[in-house]
Amino acid sequence: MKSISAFPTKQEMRDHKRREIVRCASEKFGAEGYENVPLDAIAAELGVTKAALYNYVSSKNDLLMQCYEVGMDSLIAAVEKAMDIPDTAAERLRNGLETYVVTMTRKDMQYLWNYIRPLLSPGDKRSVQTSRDQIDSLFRAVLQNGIDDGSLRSDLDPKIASLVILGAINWVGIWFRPSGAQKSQEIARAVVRDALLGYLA
Amino acid sequence: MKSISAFPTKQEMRDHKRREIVRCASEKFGAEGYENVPLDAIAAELGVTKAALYNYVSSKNDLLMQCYEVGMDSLIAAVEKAMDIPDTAAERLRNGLETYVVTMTRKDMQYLWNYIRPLLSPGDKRSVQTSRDQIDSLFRAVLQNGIDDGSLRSDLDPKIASLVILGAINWVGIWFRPSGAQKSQEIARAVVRDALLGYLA
DNA sequence: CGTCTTGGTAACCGTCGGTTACTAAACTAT
DNA sequence: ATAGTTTAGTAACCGACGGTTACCAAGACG
Repeated sequence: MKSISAFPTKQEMRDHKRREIVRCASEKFGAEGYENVPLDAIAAELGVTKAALYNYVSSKNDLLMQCYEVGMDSLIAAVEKAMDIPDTAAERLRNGLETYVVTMTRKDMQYLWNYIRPLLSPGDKRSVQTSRDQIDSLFRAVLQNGIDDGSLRSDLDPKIASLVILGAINWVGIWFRPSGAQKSQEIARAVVRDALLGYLA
Repeated sequence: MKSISAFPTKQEMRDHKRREIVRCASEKFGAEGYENVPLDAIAAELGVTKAALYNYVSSKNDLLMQCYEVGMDSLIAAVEKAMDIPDTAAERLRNGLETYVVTMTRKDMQYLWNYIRPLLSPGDKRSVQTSRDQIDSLFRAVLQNGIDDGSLRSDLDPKIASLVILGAINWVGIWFRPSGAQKSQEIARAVVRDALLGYLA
């Protein structure tokens, strides 16, 4: 067993604190919105002063980016796992998309797509775009598999198709409110079914 | 001819000034982003002080909302006009959706979906939701027409279908950059074609 | 034991949304 | 005409918040 908790090194402490800041910020941003969470609030919750945060993040925007990256990484991991099943590409795609929707409708993920894009400084766009491209190419690859194995229409344009499909399911993440009558799993199934309707062979 | 310009009444002057503020703000928000446009900048461009603006809008957020409403009204009008053609419901829907995409990819409309949703205070949600519902029910009605006149599949769920279709085409407005190689008209056609693919009879 | 690094605090600054006290012009009633 | 009132605007200010700076206390280390 790694002796992290027993004898944490300096570096491990630093990393742990940084992650703790990101986790706390993530929670508060998701619950109250980026604009409405002063750094003082995050600092207070962690029992330090605002200035202390600047030892770990370079700006409030940077903190938001770190939240984004953590969220996206877990999203990508979840989708990859969901698509790692032995079945047709169409089925793997369906499974990945449903997981995508369910994950994105989780409360702690809601703010990602909603809050981040508008607040990007030009420099940040690259890293955000990277995560997005990762997701995009993930799905696009499976689309291509589907064309190859015959489970999807052979005449579809993977570029347009991924745009349309991702649009449809991202929309759920944007407007879905957990208060609604339907569970996110049911909505995911229904939406993904419709989104794929025109592409199945 | 109405004598508006000749002898503008008090009320007409007020209205005109308010519209002028909204137009100017809309332009600057679209070009530089809501966050990066201080009220002083808008006031300066209009040759008044910031405090003067507060005779016409109740807050910066309120100003944003007014921009939103003006934009949405013109969007709705454009879509309604595009769907007012003698053809099958499916064709009318296709035409309305293409107009929707083309309009939303116009530079002065880009910021609407991008900036507004994240900045909503709970009270604003209602008015935004109203505009959205208007668009939504517009399309949903035509979807129903399509089921009735046989140009769309009879087994589709209008609620889910409108969610999926609107998601797909709103996504274009979010990520489309005019710098790209393709013209928005071509993208609109391709995306709408794919978005409707699974619903045509 | 002096010295240096690290992680933190208190106090401050500049920007910006929003408010207040006041003024000058314009409309209204006698 | 003139006194009272409403309107549209200004200048000056406030408070919140992101970000910075000067300083300090507590180990790490030779």
